[in-house]
Amino acid sequence: MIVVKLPDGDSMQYDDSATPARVAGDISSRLASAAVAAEVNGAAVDLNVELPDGEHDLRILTNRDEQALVILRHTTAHILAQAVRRLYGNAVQYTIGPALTDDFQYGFYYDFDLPEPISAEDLPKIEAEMKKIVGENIPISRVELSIDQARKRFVELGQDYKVEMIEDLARDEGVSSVSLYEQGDFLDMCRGPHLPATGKVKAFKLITTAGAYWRGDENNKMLTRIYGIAFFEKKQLAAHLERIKEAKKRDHRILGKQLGLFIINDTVGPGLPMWMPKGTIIRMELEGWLRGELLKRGYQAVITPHIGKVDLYRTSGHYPYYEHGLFPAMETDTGQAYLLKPMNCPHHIQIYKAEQHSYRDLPVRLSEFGTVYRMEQSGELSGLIRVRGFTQDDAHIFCTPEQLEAEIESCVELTKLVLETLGLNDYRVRIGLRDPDSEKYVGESENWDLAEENIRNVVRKVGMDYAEEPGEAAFYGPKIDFIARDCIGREWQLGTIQVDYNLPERFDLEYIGADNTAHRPVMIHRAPLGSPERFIGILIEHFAGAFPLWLAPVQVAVLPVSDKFNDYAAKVVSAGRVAGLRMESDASADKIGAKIRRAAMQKVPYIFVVGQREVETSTVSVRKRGLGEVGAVAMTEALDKLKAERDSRGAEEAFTEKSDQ
RNA sequence: GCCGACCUAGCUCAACGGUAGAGCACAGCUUUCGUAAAGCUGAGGUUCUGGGUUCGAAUCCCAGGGUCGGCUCCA
Repeated sequence: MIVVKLPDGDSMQYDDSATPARVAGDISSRLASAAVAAEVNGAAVDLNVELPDGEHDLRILTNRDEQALVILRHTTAHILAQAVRRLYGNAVQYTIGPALTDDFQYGFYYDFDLPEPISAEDLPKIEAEMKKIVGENIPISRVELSIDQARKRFVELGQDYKVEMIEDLARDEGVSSVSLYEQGDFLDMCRGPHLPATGKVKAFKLITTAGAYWRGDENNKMLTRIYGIAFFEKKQLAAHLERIKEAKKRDHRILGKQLGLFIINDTVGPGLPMWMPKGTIIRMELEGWLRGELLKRGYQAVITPHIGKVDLYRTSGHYPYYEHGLFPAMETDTGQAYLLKPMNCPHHIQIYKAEQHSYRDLPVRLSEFGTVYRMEQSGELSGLIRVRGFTQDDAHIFCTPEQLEAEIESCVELTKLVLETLGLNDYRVRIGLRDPDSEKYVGESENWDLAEENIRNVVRKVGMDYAEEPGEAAFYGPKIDFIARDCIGREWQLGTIQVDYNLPERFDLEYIGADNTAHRPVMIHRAPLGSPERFIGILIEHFAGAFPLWLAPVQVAVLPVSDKFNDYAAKVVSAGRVAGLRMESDASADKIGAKIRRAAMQKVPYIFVVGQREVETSTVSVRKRGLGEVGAVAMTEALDKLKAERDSRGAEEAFTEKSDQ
């Protein structure tokens, strides 16, 4: 006897046999046709799985369920593999093809080892074959086979990667059987569940091809990955594609060019951004604000050179471990070798070491906007977000072990202040721990345990959501990272707080304690922005180029209606500049509509239109970005209101009412 | 670094084996204008670089550089 309990509390009984599909049909024919899969006792299963005797909680999944979308995409990935197999023959090796749940652009992929290279041009052909498979409405059935039987099937099919996976499953996880899914002429090993037939797939698109190493290991063969997306309805697919198109308009590389913020060119070199006047304003505003916040928190500014002797980095441990990530050493004619600095810490450590420190002096907090250089792999570079020369809003805190947690907490507070002030609320917090199996970390295990404990204590106290990730630590210590997404959903580390017991050891740092003996300080490396370059890259996308008043390169565009009012416009501009506002007038021969359009496209927050009326009344006609025409306001009043908005750094806004004209 | 695509005027793009072109931007002139594009004229090119194939190459082939999407990496 099979008893099925439904989410609404009802239950149904079956004497002979029951599948979720049958249950759905018994409830209503509409549910039966909308059914995608089922959840039995909390686990997703196929619709046509036979329910064993006993009582079961059962929920029919329809296209409204989040899990159902994953199943749909997974099935679409199988259809992709089947299509590729049909088109490119038996020599095609299909490897893995998962659904993606939290990817911004893609919904699934499948990795192939193909007899001939393919590119995006081949995708329409593959899509057409997939549509054929959907049209055939092939039933999808699950079979459970022993390891030996499954292995035999895939050996017969010549699927070496599947055979390897089966052997690994048997060896590493001790499984005795695996589930296979069959749809017509295609067989795959898969946990499932899947849709009951290929005809259920209605709206999908292949998006791009890419290379991907087998099992993510660069020593392995590179496979061909095909990315795609699938939805239950064509409308959702169209909306998704439109959303991606819109998101790409925010791309900081495109906006950076349109708004004249920065350039990266081949003449200076890849990954070496140059800030144009307008971008420099944004950077200086951010840095100036941060300097003020550091002063409030007892930091001291220092300045250090961009290079240092190789031996400095031997002591720190950067060299030779990270030699591949450094620009090559520069030899001088005296036989000394220098490196462009990949980090500021060894220099700051020298400043700490230059003087003797009492426990009474600690914490010592040394800060510097220090530019560092790292030889990132060519394929990694990406606008301002991944570069070879970049600045860190760096500081190193030298403190006693007792002071450590309070200092970490203060760094967390500052980082959160930075993100909140800029409205960057869509970030996650990651605690990067060492990977116990890796050799790349320096220092004693006890120190690592201690540092990891300090970090956990602080995040628990602060009450942040966070995820621990082994293998994400710096080589000298564990860290708290604040991670944001770019316009196409890629994650990037911004602020970072790193606890380090190891470099003080390596550099033999000391302070004199109350007991009049030498003690070892602990170090914190921290950067609330991470790097102004990357941070501004993310900010450009966050604001879609429409910066808040305090950061906007041009805060007000003063637009004379015609040449006759150029003098008055110039007067307004100079009054604004006296008030410390960044104002520019447009004395071109264009009509007012064209001037407004130009200023609007540059995302200037405020436009002052001036003509005969304004000259006569000493006013400006205010137009606000995103709002439109506000109306005539006395010039001095307009400037005062703007100053208040600027000084509030986004907390307050001037001119919130649109004029009724 | 690896896989694939791409690289043409300052920018965005067209021409796809037969005289390199458009729009925007820029310069000059005309217009003096009221809330998202006035008109005319002009200037602007080593078609990424180097080799090759061809009567002829922006276009086809090879090598290098760069960019983009992934993968790997990211102190």
